[in-house]
Amino acid sequence: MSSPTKTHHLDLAQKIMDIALDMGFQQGERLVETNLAKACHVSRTPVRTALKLLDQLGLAVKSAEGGYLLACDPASAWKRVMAQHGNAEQELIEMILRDRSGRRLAQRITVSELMRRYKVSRKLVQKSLELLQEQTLVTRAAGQSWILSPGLDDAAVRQQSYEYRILLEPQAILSEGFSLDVNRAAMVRRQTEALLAAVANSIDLGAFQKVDNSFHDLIARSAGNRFVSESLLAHNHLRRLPGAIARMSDYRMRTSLQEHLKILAFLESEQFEVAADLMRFHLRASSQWRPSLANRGAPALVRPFAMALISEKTE
Amino acid sequence: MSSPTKTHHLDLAQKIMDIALDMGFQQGERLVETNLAKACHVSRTPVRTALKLLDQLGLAVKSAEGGYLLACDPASAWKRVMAQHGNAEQELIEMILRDRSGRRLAQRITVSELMRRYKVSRKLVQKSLELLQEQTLVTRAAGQSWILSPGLDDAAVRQQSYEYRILLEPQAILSEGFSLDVNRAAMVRRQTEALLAAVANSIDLGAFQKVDNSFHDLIARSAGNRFVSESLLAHNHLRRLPGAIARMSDYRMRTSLQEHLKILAFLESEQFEVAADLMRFHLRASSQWRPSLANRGAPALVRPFAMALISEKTE
DNA sequence: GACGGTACTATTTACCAAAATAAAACACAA
DNA sequence: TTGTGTTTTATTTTGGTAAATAGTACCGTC
Repeated sequence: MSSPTKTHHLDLAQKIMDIALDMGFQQGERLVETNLAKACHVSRTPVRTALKLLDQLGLAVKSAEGGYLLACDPASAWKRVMAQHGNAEQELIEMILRDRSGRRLAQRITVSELMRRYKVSRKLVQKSLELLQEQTLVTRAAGQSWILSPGLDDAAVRQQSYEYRILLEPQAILSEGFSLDVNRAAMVRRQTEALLAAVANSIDLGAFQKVDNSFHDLIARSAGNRFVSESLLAHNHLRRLPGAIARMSDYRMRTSLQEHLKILAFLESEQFEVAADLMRFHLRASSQWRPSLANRGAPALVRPFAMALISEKTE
Repeated sequence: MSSPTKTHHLDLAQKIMDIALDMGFQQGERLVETNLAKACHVSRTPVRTALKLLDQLGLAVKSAEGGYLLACDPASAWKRVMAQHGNAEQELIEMILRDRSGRRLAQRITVSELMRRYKVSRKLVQKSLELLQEQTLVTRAAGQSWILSPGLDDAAVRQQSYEYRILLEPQAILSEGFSLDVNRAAMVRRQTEALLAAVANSIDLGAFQKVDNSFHDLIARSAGNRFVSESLLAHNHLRRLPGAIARMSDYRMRTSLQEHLKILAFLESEQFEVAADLMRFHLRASSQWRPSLANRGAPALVRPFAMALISEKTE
């Protein structure tokens, strides 16, 4: 429907829906141009076109008194839209990262190489590389080459990642000025509980990755120290990529999610030291879990402790 | 002399001189195109033009048998050149950052605003912003605005910076796989000693900042954990900016440099735990030093300990 | 005064040819 | 074989214009 050049507006539309979600808008609520413009730090003009776009997509309707009203449940609606209008850059990025983690791409790549490989325009490749650059997943080297930074797709690197997080995450909780965003926390709790409840038998790794990530994101955002917070957020970003999380037994995923809930509970009751300790334990346990050990139980020192901690609340 | 479009080649020339320095080339040594190309991950063509440029600058001469020879001491020569050919982007970046830390620029800026303010071309502004973006000092926001990320120019933020470093730097030393680059360490030691020795009375803050930075860079690079290393390097980058370091008494600067030397010594003799402890102490002491206290002595708990630690070696 | 509608200006992006730069291939000498 | 000189081809950057997008001001209504 929308011409391919209007990709830009989609971003803003996305942002508007995010805001609607954050503010807990209901269907039929008024989408006030001025406020949205202020919230997105843009002028009214782009907000206006984004609203028009949302109208076309059926997510907003023109009100009789002028302006637009929200025409859908903001939580669910956006996914459908993105499925249709999945943007090309994101797709290319995913292909690149997947091919890299599968070692089908070298670390050093060039624009033309990518153009040929994926049969896409130079412009698209450039845009995608710029996006990757913003996330520091790629850096420009001399000459015509770009360098893909190593991901978390190797066991040794993943181990380093855990060690790094063990250093920072518990400290984030203990940092002066730590403050939990209660709304976000509630949302994470809901997601986690939903995942635990919904599937009786086995949890999808992708779904687990998403929920796990939003939990650790919550912790990072809540940290009182700006630099701790930024580092953790950046690192967490890496863990969102394909291949960043190792195959895991269903049992470990469940245990892990239960640990998240437990930590959240401690945080909400402001027992920060306990929460930090449990976080340290949680990360250590996750780092020591090996797929090969899945049928032999967790390492001796870890399992019983984990059981004790978790069962206290969940049984 | 060189046309303004050739800025690019200067970078490569710089890199070549760096390599010459790293490899310990002497005056008159042959600069082999093929090797330089390989070392810089670039084809021979740009190496060739860079060599031509070095020739024009008098840093290399054409050999009778073809090719170029190094015509100067690589360590000293480059500085003079950069003084003359200081590149425009770097200058603009410095102006921007200076004006930001002096609150003469808002956090949210636009390209055109910068063009007008500094009377420079759009292209130059864009290039500079791209560079700043690489260093994550600026991020692109919606609409036409860019956001300057907050620097270390505020006392509270600086305090957070210290806390962050106290978390990571000692651990970097203790991380498995920590390995000190001895050449680099020797260079840092030389610089430090030179600074301590050269100026009898007062140390220039800029010079101190540089040496301090290369010390902490050394530590970061040596860390065994990739993520610790990267985080610290990125953070250190911030500390290189104007205004990142607080005004400091000459006494504290000297003490600080002596602590660096002490830590280096422990590292070289592989006493990592001691080195890590001293590092923690060093950072804590630096963080607690306040200009306002300069004439009243350091906080009670810190000063005597510092004296004891340092005097052991230097007296 | 808050909000939406409209018109107008400012700024950025897309596009395409020309110029600059980089890569690769080949020839030749030591 | 190693390294330079030279040529050819590939790729990226630049410059200028039209199109798209964003910002601002003003107006009318509730």
